[in-house]
Order: sequence, then C-alpha cells, then structure tokens
Amino acid sequence: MGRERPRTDRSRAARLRQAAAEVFGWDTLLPEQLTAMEWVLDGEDTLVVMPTGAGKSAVYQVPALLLSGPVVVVSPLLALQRDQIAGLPDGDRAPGAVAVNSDLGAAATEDAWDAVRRGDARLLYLSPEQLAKDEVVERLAEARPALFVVDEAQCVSSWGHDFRPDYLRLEQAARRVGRPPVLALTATAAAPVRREIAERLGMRRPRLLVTGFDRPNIRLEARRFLDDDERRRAVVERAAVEPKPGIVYAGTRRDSEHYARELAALGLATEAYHAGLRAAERERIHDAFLSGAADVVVATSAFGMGIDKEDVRFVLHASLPGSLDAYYQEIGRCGRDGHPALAVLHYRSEDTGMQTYFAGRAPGRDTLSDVAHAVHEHREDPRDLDELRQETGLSRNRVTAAVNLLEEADAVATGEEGEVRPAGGVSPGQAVEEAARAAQAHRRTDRTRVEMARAYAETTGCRRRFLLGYFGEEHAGPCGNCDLCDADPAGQGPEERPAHPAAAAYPVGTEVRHEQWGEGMVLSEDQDRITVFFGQAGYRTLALEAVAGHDGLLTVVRRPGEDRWAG
DNA sequence: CGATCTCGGCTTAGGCCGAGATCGGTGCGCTAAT
Repeated sequence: MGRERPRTDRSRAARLRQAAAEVFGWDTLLPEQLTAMEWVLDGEDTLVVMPTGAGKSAVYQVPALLLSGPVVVVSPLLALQRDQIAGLPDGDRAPGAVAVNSDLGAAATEDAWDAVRRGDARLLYLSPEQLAKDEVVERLAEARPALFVVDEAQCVSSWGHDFRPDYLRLEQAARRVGRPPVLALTATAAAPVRREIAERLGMRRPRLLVTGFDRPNIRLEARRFLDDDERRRAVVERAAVEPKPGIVYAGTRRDSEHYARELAALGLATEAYHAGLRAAERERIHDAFLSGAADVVVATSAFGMGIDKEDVRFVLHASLPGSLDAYYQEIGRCGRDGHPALAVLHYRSEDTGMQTYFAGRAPGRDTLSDVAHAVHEHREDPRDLDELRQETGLSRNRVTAAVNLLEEADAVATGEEGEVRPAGGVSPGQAVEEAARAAQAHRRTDRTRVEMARAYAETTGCRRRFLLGYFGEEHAGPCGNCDLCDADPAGQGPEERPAHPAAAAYPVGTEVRHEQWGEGMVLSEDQDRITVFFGQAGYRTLALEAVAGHDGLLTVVRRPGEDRWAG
C-alpha cells in the first residue's frame, strides 16, 4: 500500500474517482471498492466478498463507464434486475441499462439488443437461463462484452447443483461470448464456497477481495427445544416482544402461515411470504415490509435477496437452516444501520431431517443413465441440451443437471456450439458410475453443511467466534454479545478449552490429507479441535487429541500462505 | 429424515389405532388453455 505506484495507476484511479463523482454523485470511494475497480479495468478476473450495502454494485457500474464494450450482469432474480436498473442515476453520461428476459415481448427484446449494439445500454442484465439460449449467446458475442459479472455469486454453489443448473454453465457462456474478464460478487462466502465459485466460473488466477465478516451489533442466540409446541410458543413470544420490524424464517410454507396467523392474532401487522403466493401478492408484502407497514414478515427462504432495508431489528429462525452460509446471509438482513439487532436460532435436532432430505436431490442413476446413453447414441451427430431433453423426455433442469455431473466426471464435454459429446473414452456405464460418485460427493458435502449449522447451534464457546471461524475469520472472543458470552457470570465469556499443543501444526489455511477423507483444507481452529473442508467428504471437525495420537491420520500437504482462498 | 394425511379395521358406536403413502424450498422460461 505504501509503495509508490506507477503513473498509469494514479490516472486510472483518478478516472474512476472522477466517473464515480460526476456520474453517480459518489464523492468518495472506499479503498476496497477502488482496488477491485482497478483490477477490473486491468482485465483481471476478480472475486469480491463484501457485505450488502458496502457498494458491491459500484465495482462494475463505475468501470462500465470506462470499458470499451458492454458489461453483462448475471443476476438471479428479475426483481433484482429491475431494482438495479431503477437505482442507476439519470443523465447524459449515466450508463444506460437493459434487462433481457421472458417478460419482454418480441419488439421490446429487439429494442433492448439495439440499445446494446448502439452502446446506449452499457449494462445488460441477464438470468443464467438466458445465457443457456444460443440466440442470446450469439447476439452477445457480436456485441463483444468487455466484462462478465456474476452478481450474488453464492448462487453458483447453492443453486447450481440442482435447483438452477444453468449456474454451472456460466463458464461456458462466458467462453462463447469471447471470454471477457469475469467479476464475481457476493456478500457471503466461506473459503470452500469462494473456491467453488472461482472453479465453476473458470476464473483465471483470480484476484480476491474479502472485507471483514463481523457484524458486532447483531446479538447471537440459539435455543434448543425437545418439544415442537414449546418451540413454536417461544418463537411467537420472542417475535411479539422484540422491537420491530423483524423477519421470522420458517422451514416450510405451511409453518410461515401458521406463525403469521399467531402473530396477527396478537395484533401485529404480520404477513406470510413464500413462493406459493401470486407474484402481485409477493410484491405487495415486499413493499409493505420496506415501507414499514408490516411489522413482521414470516417467510421461507424465498424472502430476502434484494431487501434493502436498514432498520430491521431481528431475524428469528423457527428451524435449523440448511447451512451456515444460508444462515449468515439471512441474519445479515438485520441491523444494517449499525444499531443493536438480534438473531435467534430456535431449533430441534429433528430439524436436520428435512434439511438432509433437501440435500439429496441431485439426479440419480436412472436420469444419468438416460442422458449418458442419449449422448453416446448420437456421438456421430451430437445433440444440444434442448435436443437431449426431447430425446430423453426429461425436464430441462434434470437434463442440464445430469450433463453437469457427467462433465464434472469428464465423461462428456460440451463444444462451442453447445453440442454434447462423449469424452475420455468411457462407456455410458462407466460415465454413469463416475457421475453418480460426483453426485454422492455433493450430497455428502451438503449434509455436512447441515451438521455445521447444528454444531453452531450446539457450540459451548463464544457463538460469534464459531460463526466467524466458519468464514475463515479469526475472532479472539469472547464477543460479549452472544448468549454464551453472557451466560458466564464473571463476564469473561464462555469457558474456552485450553489450546491443544498440536494446534500449531495445522494453522488455518493448511492443506491436509486425511487417511479416509482425502485432501482438505483447515478452515478454523477452536482450541482443541479443527474444522477441515474435504473435497470428497465435506466439512469435518477433528479433535486434535485424536489427530496427535494417530500417526499419519492427518498429514500436511501444503502450508498456508500459498493458498489465496483461505483467508 | 420426520410430520402429516389417508384409509381400513375394529365394532352394541364413534372415534381410535396403525400401516403405508405423501410431502417438504429456493426461479426462470414457456406453453397451453381460457
């Protein structure tokens, strides 16, 4: 930082500052924003992990004014795309923006592409599904985009494997449109998720910018229940007494309506929100929450992305989330104004059941077999995804997810025209076996993510220390703002176990090999145990005593420092 | 994996029990029926 920079750097920063001030009215840019913008202008692949509200969008919006071609922004929700476009400044020099999606009629679609071609629209917002269409890819390639942005990039990891498999095909889309530099943006991503985003998007020697995760004004609590009725009562009582507005996350649509009814009966302005509601109704509730007309929204995980509200006072969970990644994303929606806020996790150990069920939804052997055989059968005249869908009679998503797994197993490859052919000289039978193994590894990983969420709920040390450790951030603790810290009468925080002497051998970021679970990376250290992420076995917590007492159980492959995904 | 629903069996009858089936969360883009 203190080093003198070459002249060109200074003028580049100056141009960014000037554009930010003159066009957007931002008189100051944060150092992190400026650094990431400079990387983007230099054409470097960049991954930015920055909390919501810290100005992530600026990292591509400002460079968009200075780059030679249009900027593609991949965004998961059409509503989010609309909000982003509406939030751009007016004026002659402002970057024009359009979104191309299924809402547009034929004429409007032509107009949008014309605007991109003319350079009037410097920002083009697309869903990943749009980029799965040949027509869109071809038009985009002609427009020669200067930057490929993936917003809410955690979706690559959380949705790509099953729900929205086109997220795993963005690398190919970027290649087909001329492979401009890639910028991935997210608010929440632990080290394994960061690594997966970079790998799946095919990022090349990506620059990584991670700002701190800690949100010290959010008080953390967790409460375990044996009885479901008691849990329900506790959730309702807490939501009733805490300062409003707040969000309650329920595990099912049915429960969201149950809690909303209970709270409404107490006289609170409460709404239930889930994906089963009509679009107009969802929009109404969203607006009511933003405007302050609703005190509490009880929602499934459908509610959240795009909620730009500073003064949310609490986020209560009425059941265990599927991962700490999801949990931190959800509780991060309270206390953005910096004032005290509250996150309470209410759970029963039975809650892991449903999350485990959700974690097992990748294509099975039958689907993989249908797709592998269809690919093999047409190896002389390869089919694209749409044609494979017709051949197999499977849904588009199932076919795409199956092809993704077969590609991951190197059993098929997709060409530049989108045609899928066999690869690696394996038989369809072998291809299915290898892809099924890959699916199994994802399932295992997802299930260990559920276990990590439970481990957070059941930790006996400082809760903040545990949570930040999961995201690779050391926190000395005690934080003084979690239930376990104030459970200690002396005010010293929860009792910490003494550090095990073996801890020094496995600092955070160390790459290791386990006898049974293969290669992994140390994510966090908690006195007498470490948490390691294994590519094939997911998250595992190991007691250092056991590791030290069993020679060769866990060997060091590489010391930290060379790996940029650790910290 | 766990909660809830459905249905048959029991049977002085209404309701209770257990076995088995079913459902559970995220969004896009399209198509077919109004």
